[in-house]
Amino acid sequence: MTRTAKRLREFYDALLERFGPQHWWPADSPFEVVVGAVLTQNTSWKNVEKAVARLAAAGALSPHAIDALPIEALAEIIRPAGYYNIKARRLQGLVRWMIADYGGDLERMKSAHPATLREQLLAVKGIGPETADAILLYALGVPRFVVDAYTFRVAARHGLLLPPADYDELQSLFEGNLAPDAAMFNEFHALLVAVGKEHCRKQARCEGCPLERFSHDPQADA
DNA sequence: GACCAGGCACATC
DNA sequence: GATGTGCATGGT
Repeated sequence: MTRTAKRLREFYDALLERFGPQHWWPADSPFEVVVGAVLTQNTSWKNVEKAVARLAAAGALSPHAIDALPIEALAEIIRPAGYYNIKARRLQGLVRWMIADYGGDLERMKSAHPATLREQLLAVKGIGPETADAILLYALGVPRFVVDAYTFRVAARHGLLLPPADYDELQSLFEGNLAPDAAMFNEFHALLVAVGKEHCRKQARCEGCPLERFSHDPQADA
């Protein structure tokens, strides 16, 4: 086991002990996860929940229902999630791809080759690396490690990487040093967000942070 | 009233 | 290739 792999394991164990299981994406259906992945772009999950509830109330929590909605109506429904005009277009673009290539069937998507699926997702307007990986991991159970702003911040703050690092670099750091376990990737990412929110805030020092004792100078690994 | 939140595309240099 | 900006609601 490499030194990085060992440190990642220490991080994970420390975070799990401190915060417990996070139960992320407690959605009623995988499609709800897909919708949430788009709606949560740069947006708090609370607002996303409101928007998803409004979609459900409108009977629009399916690919074909979203496809059929006029774009203005869709935007109005998802309004609480913010950026509603652009997200309405992104959401409809995504479901139209799902329908065109997979009949709008997530089970069929699951049987596709993950790397192909990721490329196809990235080709949809409004689906970037994080949203694509969130869909792959949380909706389809593919072991892709989701990287977000918190992941960057926590990783930099605690010496996992030498900034600047890009998305693929940080993702490789996790995927290359952890067993490809979707449930664990899911939990680990949620735990990184938890510690990011509570301790590793933008300006503040990580006071009482459970990762403090594992922090070190990344130069030492170089 | 500023700042932040589970990003991404596009313009400009 | 790097850097800046628009997109928008709702909670602190």
